[in-house]
Amino acid sequence: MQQIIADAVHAALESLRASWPALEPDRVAFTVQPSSRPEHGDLQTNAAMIAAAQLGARDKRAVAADLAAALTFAPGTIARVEVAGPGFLNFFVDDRYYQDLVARVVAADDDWGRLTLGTGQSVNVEFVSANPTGPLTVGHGRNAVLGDVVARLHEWAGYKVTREYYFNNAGRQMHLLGESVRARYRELLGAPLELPEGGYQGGYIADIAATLRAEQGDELAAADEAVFRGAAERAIFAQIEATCARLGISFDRFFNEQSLYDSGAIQAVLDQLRTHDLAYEADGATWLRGEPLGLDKDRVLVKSSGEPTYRLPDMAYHLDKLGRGYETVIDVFGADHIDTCQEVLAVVRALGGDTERVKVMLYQFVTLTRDGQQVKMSTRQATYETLDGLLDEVGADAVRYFFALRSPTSHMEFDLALALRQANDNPMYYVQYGHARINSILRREEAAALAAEPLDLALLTDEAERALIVAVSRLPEVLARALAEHEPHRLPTYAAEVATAFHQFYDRCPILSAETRALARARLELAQAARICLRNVLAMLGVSAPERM
RNA sequence: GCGCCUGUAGCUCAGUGGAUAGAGCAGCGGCCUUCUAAGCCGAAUGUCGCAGGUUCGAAUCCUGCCAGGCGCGCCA
Repeated sequence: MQQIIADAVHAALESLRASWPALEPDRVAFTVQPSSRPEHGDLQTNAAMIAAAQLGARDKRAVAADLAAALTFAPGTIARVEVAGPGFLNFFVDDRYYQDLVARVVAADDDWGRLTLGTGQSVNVEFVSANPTGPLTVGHGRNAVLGDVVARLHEWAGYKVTREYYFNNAGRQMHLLGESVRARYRELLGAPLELPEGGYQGGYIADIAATLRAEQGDELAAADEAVFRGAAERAIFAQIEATCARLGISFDRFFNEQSLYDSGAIQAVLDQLRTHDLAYEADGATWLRGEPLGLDKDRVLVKSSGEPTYRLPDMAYHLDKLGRGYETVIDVFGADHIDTCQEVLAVVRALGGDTERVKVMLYQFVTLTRDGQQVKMSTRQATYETLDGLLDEVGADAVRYFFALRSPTSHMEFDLALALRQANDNPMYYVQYGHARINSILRREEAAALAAEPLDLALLTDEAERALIVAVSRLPEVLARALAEHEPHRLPTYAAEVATAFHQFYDRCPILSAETRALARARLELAQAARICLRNVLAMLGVSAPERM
């Protein structure tokens, strides 16, 4: 409906060009929004006020009246248009449009909400991408959920989606990991504990060492760090994948940074940077020239040890992804990557990469609290909270719903003590309960009998019935906006809106025991549409839609 | 010091330059002989961090300031 009105307004503006020469219809950036109050109709637009400003017209209401007169709608869509307030146009949608929509939703079923705007296009979503140095933390949880929900939203919009995980199993941190495990292993053999400087202290290190001891006995007493590193990597990656699986997440591709060295891609980037005079040698290292790229300072690309910093592979990786032909490449990054991400994209752009296709989804950190006290998260000290632990406490549905619930830019708080009590507090239950309530009606024998009777949706005239249909009708536009803005939280917010409309309808409009059989039949169909809508929203979020609670 | 993010009801947070700023939770008052009360209805709750500016109109845009988070490494 939003689109129908927007198209009509565009057409009306075009038709008014003759009488208003100063008007540039394409530059009238108007919005069509749901009205905030019932007396303002179903939807409203500010188009006349924007146009009036462009025309320099003093009387905005007069412009609005002219625009309203120029609007044309197909029969059975808009019942009437009113000029109101400072120059709004309020649209009152024809009841028939909404009544018919119930049938459309039921017919669409699993496909209600699906869009076609991504048909024929592919998108790559890179997320989680934690190096295998330890179990996933609560912080990774937000990344995982945001990435997977964005991937799901793209699938619902018709895109072909690749879920990708980028990791590095080489370098200093992995070396430290190997040494940490070796130290624990030797401790098990009776040697004094000699953890390396800055080594990993989490309990999982000792667990890996204990497993090695159990499997191989004392044979590794003199083994090289690399042996322990390899074992640790395998164990930790298996755990990371298992944790993701618990969240309903799997990846299509694991991209190893090492492959960029093997293929020569990293050397190629370095060569090109030198060719463009964007790299120079100093102090035994290779530096990136910041100024021509709009960066505040120069950065090291290759350390004096000859080893590249993380930047170079990151640049090669983005060029690789862009070269694979995706229409859109999405990165899900925590707030700590903001600056480096700018550097990488600046270089990619300078080397001819089309960074317009790269969308960076930045999210702020999660503050963990327990019993009112803030919990600090660090992988190297053993003070983090694992995502597995959180899943044990509240379950996958709650983890997904909670992380998807807040805007990525919010510095959200996750209180573990609250999460434990969350059976009563979590807004997810409100939505799931709505779904379960509908199913309990549809399960009844009377419902099956009723469903066979003739359907007359024109009987749906109650305020609560109409409000529920309006809510259900909005799914496609909510999805479109969540996609455009990369804001998954719009879906839980919307789900609550639909659930509220349903609960109000349920309370006010008896279904099976309606005044007449015909009305009962019509309401049953509406309940069916509401069920489909809630189930599909929950599917977009990857949260279960229980039939009983 | 510089960059990015945030500041909205007691708490956690929505809010596309638009009309009287919303939800959940907590608290207060009602509603179960009737399809699931994990629900509904009602009342109450606000210096939209502060101060300027732009605009017909600002929680929203601009500037400055205050507070918190993150970053500014030859770590990733």
